[in-house]
Amino acid sequence: MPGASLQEDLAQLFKVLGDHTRIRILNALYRSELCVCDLTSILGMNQSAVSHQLRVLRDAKIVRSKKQGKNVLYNLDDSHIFDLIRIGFEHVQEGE
Amino acid sequence: MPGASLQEDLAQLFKVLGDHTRIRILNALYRSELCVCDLTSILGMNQSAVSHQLRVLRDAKIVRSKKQGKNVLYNLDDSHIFDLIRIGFEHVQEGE
DNA sequence: TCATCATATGAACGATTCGTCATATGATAA
DNA sequence: TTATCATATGACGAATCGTTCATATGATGA
Repeated sequence: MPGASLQEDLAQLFKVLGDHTRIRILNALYRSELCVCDLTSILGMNQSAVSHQLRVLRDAKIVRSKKQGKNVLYNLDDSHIFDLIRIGFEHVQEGE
Repeated sequence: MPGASLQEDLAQLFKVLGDHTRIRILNALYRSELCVCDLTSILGMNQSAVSHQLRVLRDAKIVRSKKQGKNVLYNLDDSHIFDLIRIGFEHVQEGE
């Protein structure tokens, strides 16, 4: 039985994954590293809204960021995140 | 690029996974099939609260249920759900 | 230095969500 | 049938969440 705080962490991880805007961000990052301005135009959203969500994703260790000149580049954090997204998609697809 | 509605479905799947009570339920079901009364005592919660969350999990096709006499038995829906829980735990554990 | 571009952050509003209480449904046993 | 046990559901209140607006930070180039 995993400890109670691990279970809380797991719930928190999924909670952060459980938002349409954040899934769209992760889906874009699934393909390639992108900066905030790329994501802003891909999503067609407010820059502020995108930054807010990126902060949530960073805090949850779902994405990593690194500076490059004026820009900040974002990536999925590790292979677990790729796996969660892929398996999640498989599940919702087969439900159709 | 997965369709917009698939992305919405995926966000919804994770959203339902992203709650402490529901993770505790899923964690218990990861080990074995259980009825509502088992879950109620394992979680130490209101029967009503447990039933409400089981309904959310059922609607999201994360668990399956079957009647057995007076009881209703619950299981994780399929192997994807087992995988998501296992990989999620791996991710939060390695973050420690 | 100053102007500009890219990103981050704080406050606030509207919407959603979880647990509780009360009650309903449905099955078994007497 | 009636009593009882197991489960489900509706309504409500407190808390949480996502977006927007306004503004701040921080780096580049002139």
